[in-house]
Amino acid sequence: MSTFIEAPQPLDAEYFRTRLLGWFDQYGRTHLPWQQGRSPYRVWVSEIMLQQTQVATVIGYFERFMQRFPDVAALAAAEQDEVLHLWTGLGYYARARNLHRAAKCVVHEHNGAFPVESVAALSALPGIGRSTAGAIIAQATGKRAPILDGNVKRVLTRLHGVEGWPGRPEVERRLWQLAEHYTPQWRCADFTQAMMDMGATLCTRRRPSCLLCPFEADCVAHARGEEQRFPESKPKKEKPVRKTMMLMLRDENGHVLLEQRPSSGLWGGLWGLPQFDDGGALDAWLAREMPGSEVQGRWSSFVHVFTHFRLEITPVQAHLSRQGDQPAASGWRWYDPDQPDSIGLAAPVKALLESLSSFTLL
DNA sequence: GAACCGTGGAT
DNA sequence: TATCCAAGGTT
Repeated sequence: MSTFIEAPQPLDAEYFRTRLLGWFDQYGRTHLPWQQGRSPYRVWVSEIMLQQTQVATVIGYFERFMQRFPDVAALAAAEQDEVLHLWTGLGYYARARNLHRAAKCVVHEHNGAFPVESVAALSALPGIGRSTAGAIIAQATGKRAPILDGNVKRVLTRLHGVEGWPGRPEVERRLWQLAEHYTPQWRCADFTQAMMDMGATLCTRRRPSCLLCPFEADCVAHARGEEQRFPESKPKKEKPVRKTMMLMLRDENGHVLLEQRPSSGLWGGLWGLPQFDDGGALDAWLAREMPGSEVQGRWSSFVHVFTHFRLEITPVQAHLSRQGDQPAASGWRWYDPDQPDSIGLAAPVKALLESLSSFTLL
């Protein structure tokens, strides 16, 4: 079935820009770390970190990242493992892997210069889509480029009363159309920043500050008293439950065996506890790879909720009397719980290892 | 299209 | 406490 989508009537573009920039000059954010010493590199890294991630969370990661990788050459020359280590806790680790790949591409295919001439050229780099490309161009060069992130979607859907979940292609198409309509030739960096600032500080998801909004008199949602209805939320779906065991294999020093995870998929490229989906596989693996190991017991299971599924994790504790340094193969490491930040660990794994340490002290 | 990919904050 | 969701992109 097809749902009728109300065609929004745009405001006069010049009117909109003037009022928005007037608001920005008084209330806009100008002291964010990536707004200082602006460069395509700094803007790029910030935009990737900010994907689906709040500003307050990003700031610390951004500072540490810039300290370690001041320019694209430094990033391109790094090992992926170190890039992922700096990304630990931010989530969506494909962003870090793509960032690293893109840095190498800029250095080796673009002679070290970011292809900021066009959205198409930027979008060809891994991890950069249409909106992020627009944001980088606008913020780093000031040239005209529309963006359509969550903030802009919220502002535009409310202002025009755009019905339907913005993830639907026809709705998204309409929103891009509106973004194109309003985006100016001049002061484009300020304009795009102003749209995001409006969405982040005034036109918030809940309890928007309509009385302070320069478009209070123009907003369709506000006129109807239906601000909270826009944008429409994504249709809900049941989350499947996956069950797994995580092996905590310790040697005589209390060190824990870690395995480097596959380079794609959940926590791709990070270090984690060896996972087994059934007990038979666990027993067979221990007998084959870790002769002399002894299973000591299971901890109580806990559930970790992800965006698309629930993961029921059963920690299994085992002990190994080590002879030599096995396993010596790459992709395996012994982790010292007394050096917790020496390696990139996913949050639930890190929490598990921390609880292991406190358990031992008792 | 729809599934996949994380974490922490807000309510 | 459980749920929603935030400066999205890739497969």
